Amino acid sequence: MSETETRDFIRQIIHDDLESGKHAEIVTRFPPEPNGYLHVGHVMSICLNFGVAAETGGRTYLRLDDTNPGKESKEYVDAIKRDVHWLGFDWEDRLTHASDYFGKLYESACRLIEMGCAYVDSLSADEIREYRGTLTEAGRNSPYRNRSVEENLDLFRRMRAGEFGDGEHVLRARIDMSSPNMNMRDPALYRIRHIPHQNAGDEWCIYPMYDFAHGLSDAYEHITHSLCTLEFEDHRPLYDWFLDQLKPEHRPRQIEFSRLNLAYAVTSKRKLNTLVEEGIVSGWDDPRMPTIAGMRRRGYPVAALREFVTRAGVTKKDKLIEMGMLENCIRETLGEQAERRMAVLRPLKVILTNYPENTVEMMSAMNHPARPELGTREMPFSRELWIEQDDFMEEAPRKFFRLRPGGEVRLRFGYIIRCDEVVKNAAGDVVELRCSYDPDTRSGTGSSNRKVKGTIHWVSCEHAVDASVRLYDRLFNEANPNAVDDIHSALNPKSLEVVDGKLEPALMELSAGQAVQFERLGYFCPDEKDDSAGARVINRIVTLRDSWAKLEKQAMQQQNQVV
RNA sequence: UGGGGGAUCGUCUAGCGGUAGGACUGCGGACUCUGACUCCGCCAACGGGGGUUCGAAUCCCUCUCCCCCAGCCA
Repeated sequence: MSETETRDFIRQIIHDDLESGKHAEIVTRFPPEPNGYLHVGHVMSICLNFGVAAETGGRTYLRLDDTNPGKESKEYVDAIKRDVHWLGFDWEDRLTHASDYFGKLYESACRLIEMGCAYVDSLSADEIREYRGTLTEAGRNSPYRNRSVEENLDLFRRMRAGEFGDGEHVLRARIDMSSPNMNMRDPALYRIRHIPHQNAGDEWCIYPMYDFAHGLSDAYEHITHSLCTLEFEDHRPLYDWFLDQLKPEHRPRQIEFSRLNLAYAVTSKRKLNTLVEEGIVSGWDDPRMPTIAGMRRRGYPVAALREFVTRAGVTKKDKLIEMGMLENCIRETLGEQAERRMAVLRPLKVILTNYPENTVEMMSAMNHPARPELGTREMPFSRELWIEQDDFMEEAPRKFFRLRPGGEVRLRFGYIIRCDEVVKNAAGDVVELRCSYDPDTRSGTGSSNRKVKGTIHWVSCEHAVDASVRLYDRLFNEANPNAVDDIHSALNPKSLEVVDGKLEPALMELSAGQAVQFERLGYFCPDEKDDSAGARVINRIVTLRDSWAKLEKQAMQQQNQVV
């Protein structure tokens, strides 16, 4: 009964179109405008467009929708190509630009004029806005609406020839100024822009609008299903209008689905831009950014991202997905893939008073608890060690089973130790622990069966590798920062914390982007830009789930309620 | 107030006239040389009101709420 496979509504449509013979092959396109970096929302669109085609043996175009020069650049084009590739998709020879079709588009516009379906308007932008009317009032016809075909053709040719300045004229479709759909009130088709184009260079000084270029580009590429987000829903009548008038050989169908919004993250291009321009983040690829470049640098695995958008699903309902969903996908893939290592982020020194000086033992540590085939590594153990400050509490609650004065704890892959003495500085801070180890409890030896409740991680002081470790948290405190006018008020001031950590020597070998689990802490990888052999710079990808932290938090809240 | 869409556990999502299911989260427990992982269990939803029907999340009517549209942006 549960065997019936379930498809989202778009895959259902595509399945039906294939089954009915309406299409023999599915052709889709991913059409970003190269005016910014791709973000988590685009991951959804990329996976959908490339996914449905791949699943049905079809093809997908990567089309740069570059109809508005001045906002677009080569930098963004390159970033888009890099990001789509990184996600694991291949457009082969199907990299196109809307600008590749400027010639055909121009001819189509002329045909529209000849058919009496388009005219050159000489109203100013402000006047056009006034004439358009409002949501509840019909618009008025422009005084230029009834120019003759000859005059329109002449004017349009002269627009193209560069005889007019920016804004002097615009080519408009002649549809219906009283349409309840604002998009049908004689939308602009072409505007004059005397600026060079990132792909077409100086060839043009008039540029087509999205609505005119998009559907026709789809037709030229024989796109069968043109998938876009919900806000284009009421552009569909216009999309279809152009196809109805110009009757291209292939007729694409536009289908809309809802955007993917991630809680506590912005995907508005304008807001992303603000973050970059004001230096709130270090760039488009700052590891806190929800851009694909940022997530890649942060260390999010591709498989996790793809799984995430699959779980999010394809529907028409507005979504605001919890971070936890993404984090779960990341932990799931990394938990299986990432080798384990040890690192101390906030070091506290431990001296084993009964351990011989100038002695080093090599402890064998498993690289993955569930995958013995990944082998082991040797960890040097000596008299002076770093442990995590959090793993010691002078006055510990009953449930705390790490180290406390007089208490015992196991050092992972090492010995059981007892805390004998707490050393403090003048300010009263704990600066050192003097402990004794139990020689009979060495990990893996026959006599090591004695159990203690807690196990903590450690690094030998003498052998430790210094590292600057970047701990990231959400960029915003507001669940939906997209909806906030001033993002500054929504920023999380603690989105980045940098600590000086101590790494086990094996971490010397880590290569850029290679993710490992620091046991009991989380998943980490070297920063692809700032890390170097001489100075380790490590990003925290995501923490481990931490039920102790949760308990602590609850206890804290209860305490606050009592007080 | 015009037009276009959308409402199912806290969050995603399945359902297509026949027992409202899954994932994430949350809660409880088992296990543990990672308070991780894994395993077990639990909480939790059809926006409201009418109808049709033996039977409605599903069909009809109605109300409510949410999102999008007044760029020479995409």
